[in-house]
Formats: sequence, structure tokens, C-alpha cells
Amino acid sequence: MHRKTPLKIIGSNAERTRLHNRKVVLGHLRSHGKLGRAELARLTGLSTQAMSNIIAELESEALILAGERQTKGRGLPAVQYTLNPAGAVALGVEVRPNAILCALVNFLGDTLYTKRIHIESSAPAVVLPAVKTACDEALSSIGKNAPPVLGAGIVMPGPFGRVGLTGAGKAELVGWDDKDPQALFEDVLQVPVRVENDATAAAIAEQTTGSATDLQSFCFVYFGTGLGLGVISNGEILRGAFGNAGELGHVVVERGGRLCSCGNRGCLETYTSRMAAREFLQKRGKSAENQKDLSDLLAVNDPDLEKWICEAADPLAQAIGTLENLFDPEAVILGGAMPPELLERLIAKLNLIDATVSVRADRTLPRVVRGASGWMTAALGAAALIIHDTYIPSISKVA
Amino acid sequence: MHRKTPLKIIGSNAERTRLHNRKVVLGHLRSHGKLGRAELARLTGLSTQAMSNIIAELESEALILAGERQTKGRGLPAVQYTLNPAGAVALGVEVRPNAILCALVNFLGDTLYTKRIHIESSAPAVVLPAVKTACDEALSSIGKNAPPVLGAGIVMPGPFGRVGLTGAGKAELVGWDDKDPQALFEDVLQVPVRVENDATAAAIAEQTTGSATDLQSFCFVYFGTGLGLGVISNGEILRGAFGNAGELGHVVVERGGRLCSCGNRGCLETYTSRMAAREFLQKRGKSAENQKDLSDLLAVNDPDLEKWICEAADPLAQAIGTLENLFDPEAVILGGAMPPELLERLIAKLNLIDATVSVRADRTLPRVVRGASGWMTAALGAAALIIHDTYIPSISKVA
DNA sequence: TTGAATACTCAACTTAATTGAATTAAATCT
DNA sequence: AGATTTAATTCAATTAAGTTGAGTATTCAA
Repeated sequence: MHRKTPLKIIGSNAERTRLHNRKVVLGHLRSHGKLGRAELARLTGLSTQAMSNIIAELESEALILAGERQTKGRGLPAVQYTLNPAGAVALGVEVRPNAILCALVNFLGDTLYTKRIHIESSAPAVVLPAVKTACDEALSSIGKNAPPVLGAGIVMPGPFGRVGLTGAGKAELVGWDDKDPQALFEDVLQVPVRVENDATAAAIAEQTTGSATDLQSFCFVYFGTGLGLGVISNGEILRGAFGNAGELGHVVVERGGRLCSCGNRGCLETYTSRMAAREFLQKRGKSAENQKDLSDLLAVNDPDLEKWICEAADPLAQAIGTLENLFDPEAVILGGAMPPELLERLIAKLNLIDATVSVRADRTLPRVVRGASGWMTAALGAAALIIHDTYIPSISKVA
Repeated sequence: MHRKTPLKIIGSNAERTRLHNRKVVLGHLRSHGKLGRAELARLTGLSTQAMSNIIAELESEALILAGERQTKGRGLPAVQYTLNPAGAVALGVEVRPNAILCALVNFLGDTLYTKRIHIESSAPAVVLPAVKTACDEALSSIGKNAPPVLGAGIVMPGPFGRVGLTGAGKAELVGWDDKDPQALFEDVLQVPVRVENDATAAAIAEQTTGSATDLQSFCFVYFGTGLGLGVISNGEILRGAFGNAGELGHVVVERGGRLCSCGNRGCLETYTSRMAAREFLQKRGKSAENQKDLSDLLAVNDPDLEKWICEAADPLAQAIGTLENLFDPEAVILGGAMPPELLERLIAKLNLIDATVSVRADRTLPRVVRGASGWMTAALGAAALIIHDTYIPSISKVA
């Protein structure tokens, strides 16, 4: 993630073909739930015989389960296959400056275990062993004969590399600057590791288990430390050249507007983010340090919070218009470390621009939807990322 | 393009594997220029034997040429293969409300022929036969024994489908609303057809023959009728759910700013576009109907044009900051139907935001670069799109 | 009850990859 | 200069994983 890897386009052979086809099958099972061999063969464009072989292989590895035969009109009823929730697990870890959040999910992306651990320092020498311990604990929580671990997703605060935004008050990890986190974590955990930013991980979680399971293209606006954006476009994760795509918080929504910690004026983050809410309420003598504070204020219909929501909605609506015009998503999803009801209210207050490419006569979905929220969103997303990788084929490219 | 196709993830077999591998080989030959079999085998991760077979096949089809053996250190010098410029051709067509621009390019994307044809109506019944005639003429221009035609790229003004921006003064084609242009053109031309918007096509042209040949991720800001954006991210075209991604012209850069034909206020297009320039100069009694007018004004250092450039630069700089933060590209390229010198001046005047993820210590490229410009940019891009398809593998997905 | 439709299996075949040994030609060593 | 090493390439045999076609089982419908 940290440095630009001139992506390598590689060829395919029989072995890679099978790997690809396995992923294709798992992907279809995920999105359809239940399918017979013949139908899978039709969906994938493979012969029923090939499908039979692949299914047999997947079943022998316990990644899928044979169900009842299901009668649908004439002919021999097809044996219905489903993903086996207990077929595999994935780890997800969010590394923050002062804490490590660890999650374990099953093959469907459902949560099996979560834990928060405080850390004194974010230096690699502290973080790596702590993560190792946390992961071991997570795995032992599910008993002796655990299913295979597909890998570990790690979420670290971006942006990656030394960029213009660095040092701009972002909650950064110290001591990681010249390190390759992927290699370090892989070394410690002894499983395949992927490193992503929080917003992207959350977006993948949303696609795996949340409100975007049917969406191929969407934007996930993530309320984290700042304001992030995860973009899935036609099923692919948008990462950008250096893995820093989606820095929504520093998109300028008001020329010459509020001074941001990055040095610019008018960044969206200064209006619409947890930080912005906290400062707004602080000035009015109210504390909003965490989600509970916000929930409490919301529960009593605090007028100041209400005022903030109104103030935050306009810049956000403008930014959403920009996202719609630039990415043409099926929907924009709002989620992250904000109380769900607050997100709902914010969405209700949005005065969306009515002339973007997303305003279509044939829309069925609302333009803006609430997604998963909570502390663990990013860590669960990190784990979902690993699950995602087993569904999404990518023969042609190798980092 | 027009309707959302729930993209089909398909399996692979030996035949599709070979197709994939051929593309991979052609892609590497394109980006490296000259390569031997052994080196190609290493790059692609295939065996030298497999490479030998693929090379033999491609050579027999005249898509590649065997060159001299080239000595590099010890061992048997490798025969160097290159793409055969005359190995194949592709057609590109831009359909405008009042004209058809037709282009023919060779296998490297170099221009072989261009032509502009006036049309009285943009109705399918007029456009389709006119395009057919134009393409036939283009093909006959290169003589009798023409190489195989890979396909035709068609550029039509977006956005596609009935969206909020429709009817907002965009130069639209009438009579195409409920049609499937891809099928119609394929039927008439009898070659594979791809339909894209102008900005995306121009971006691909830039990657094939222009200043982005080494870039995997970039944003192409296209001065056309309005202001478009083509995004290539990690080698993939960003299209969005409905093919309407990149509607940069209607991104709001100034809240409550100038009234735009779309109904909103402060759209970038009202400040920075050909249209904006024309109106600005018109108010000052100067005509700027076409590129030549602008070139002439530029040549005499017209103070009004200079003033416009200054005025247009600020909103554009802000938008570029947004693109950098959202897409994290290697560079932003400016091109399209504007005189090259004007683009240069505009770039020189840009006061770029200095806190985006694109501001990196290790940058080698400038953040903003001038790209190809001229009338034919989009039509040539459409043709380049077809060439591009023969280089870029995409086993897994089918529209 | 019989025939058509559908799912699935078995066995033979095909494609396109891999593997290992042999061949050629240049660079380096003695 | 001649021997040795290195690298590119081909030849022949093998292998993985797909396809094809024939045959069986099960259900629906006439």
C-alpha cells in the first residue's frame, strides 16, 4: 500500500484458472445464497461437468454445504449448495494510536468475536506483539478444531506515505513511516495480510454483510477520525495510485471557508465530522467526546446538536453531489463511528442537489442510505476484506 | 452503457486462458516496446514454452514482428519482438449533434485517417448510414489488402440515460433515448463496437499514444462541449454504475455561485470550459466560437482572454484538488478541444492546493500535465479504446 | 403410462499449460 | 584459442482442467 507497485499483469495457466473458477463459484453462491450445479454452470459459462468437479473440491474442503434437493418445475431437482459459514474465518484488526481493535468473522463475514486493547505506544515494537496476542486470543475463542484462517485485514490510519496532508493533525501512527506493514504483520501472524484504510474496509464490510450486498458500485462515507470515503466501482475497490484515494475530509466545499488543520480553508471535515461536532458542542459547553455522549444528546433532542446537524448537512449534501457526479454510484452510504440515529437525522436533513447524474427516473434505491456504524466497523471491515478476496477473482493482476 | 448491466462474473477455460495470455503478451510488448520470449515469460509468469507457442501464434497473425537478435550479456541473444503497427486497425467515431468525426488508427494507435462529415439531423436513421459510409471510406483509404479491423469505438455525448442533468442545455442527440447504440452500430458496421463518453475515450487515447503511456492511474480533464473527466485507476477505466462517472462540469466549486444551465449554482463548467470562455469574451465584444478564434486571441496576448484564464484557473485548481484527494492519481492531465497553448497558460496560472494526497516528497511528474488536444481527440480516443481492449485482459467480467 | 424436461455422472477427448532434456550462440575463463 | 559458463530457445512427454457426448435418475404433464 505504501509505495506504488507498478502493477504486474500476469498470464494464466490451468492452476490459476481453477483458482479463478473457484472464486467465481463462491462469489455466485454468496450473492445468490443457494444454487444448484446446473444453474451455477449457466451463470459462470462453464460446463456442468467442470462445475461438478469444482463443487466436489469445494465441498471436500468444507467451504460449501450440500443442502436439500429443490424442485423447480420439471426435471431432477437440483441439490442446493450454500456457503458454509463455519468453513473458514478471517481476522480483522484496526490499529489506532492508542488502541487495537481485533475482530474475528466467519466465512459469511458475521462477527464471531471482538476485543479492544489499549496500547501505550503505536510503535511497531509495541503494536506487532499486541496484535499477535489479540489474534491468538480471538482464534482460541472459537475452540480447538478451528476452521482455516483465510488471512488478516489490517486497518491503519491513512494517508499512506509522506504526503501533503501528513502532520495535518491527523491521528497518525509514529514509527511506521519507512516500514512495510504488510510484510511485518505477515511475518508476525503467519497468515496472508492485507492493509487498507478504514473507509475502504468499512465499505467492504457494508458489501459483505450490510446494506450494500446487492450493490456493485457505491460510495461509503466513513465517519472516523476525520472523514473518509470508500469507493467500490463495478465490484472493484478504488484505491488510487498510492492507496490514498477517498480523502473526502479535505475536499473543499467552501472557498475561503473555515481554516482546517491541513492548512486549507473550507475542507468538508471542518463542517461534517465527529471532530467538527465535538468542537461545535464544546463551544456551547457540552461534551461530545464519544458516541455515547452524542447518543445521549440526541436522546434528549439537544437543540445545539440539532443545530450542528443542520449546519453539517449542507456541506455534506454538496459533497455527495460531487461524489455522485464523479463516481456515478448506485447509492451513497453513510456510516462509521457515529450513532445510527444521528446518521439518520443527518440524512433526513440533507438537501441534495437535484441535478446530478444520480437523479434518475428509474431509481429504486434512495440516493443516500445509512450503513453500518459502531466502533468496530473498520476492524470488521478489515476482516470482510479477506472474505471479499476469496470471492472476487483477479487472475490478471498481482501487486 | 445506457442501462445498468449487473455485471456477470464468468469462469475461465483453456480457450479463454489463451485469449487472456495473448492480451497479456501484447500489453507487455506495448509498454516495453521490444522484448524477447524469455523475458516475456518472466514478466508474465508463464513458462518459456508457453510463451513460444503464444508468440508463434501472434506472429502468424502478423500482430507482432520478429526483430534482430539482441545481445545482452552472455547466452544466446534473444529475438526481439515488437507490435506490428500494420497488424490491425481500429475505427473511432465521434457523433455530435451536427457532425460526425471519423478516425482510423493502426495497431499502435497512430492516426491513419480522419474526416469530418456534416449531418443535418442526429436521428439514428441519419447517423447510422452516415457513420457506415464514413467508416467504409476510412477503410478504403488504406488500400486493398487492409489488415483486420479490431472494432469501432463510438463516442456519444453523455450523460447516458434520463438523469437529472438531461436537458440542462447539454448538446444532446435526439432520437436515441430508448435505443441501444452499441447494438445498432454493431449491426450496421459488422465489427465489435464500444460506446463511451468523450472524456473517457480521450483519456484512453492519452494512455495509448499521449503523455500517459507510463501511467496506471490518472485523471483526464476534457474540454469538450462541457467539461468532462476520464479516470483510469490502476489501469482500469472508471465508468460508474451507469457509465456516467466523471461529470466534472457540474461539480460545485462555489456555493451559491454562478447559475448553471443545469439549475444549480457554482458548477465548475460555468467558470472553466469552452462555453465559459466564449461567454466571457462575448460580453467583451470578442468572438471565440472555435479553437482558431481562441488561438488568434492568444497569439496577440489578448488581455480579456488573459483575464478569463486567471478567472478560470482558481475554480479549476480547487477541482483538481478534489480529484487528487478522491482519486489519488499519478497526475491530472488537461486536454480536449482547446488550443494547446491555452492549456499551457491555464496550467501555468493554476494555484494548486498544497495539502492533498498528491503532494508527495517523492514526486517526479508534475501534478498537472497538458495532454493531447484538438478536434479529433475524442474520435481518436474512441479508436484507441478498441486498441486498448486488445491489450487489457478481462477474463472475469462480461457486460 | 409414457414422453419431455432437467440435473447429474461417467468416460473419452481437447486445449493449453508445465517439465526436463537437448541445442545454439554469446561471454568469460584458462 | 579452446573450454566453460550462461542464457534463449526448441523438442518431446506429461499434466491440469476444461469440453463433449452418452447414459441415468427424477419430476411434470399430457
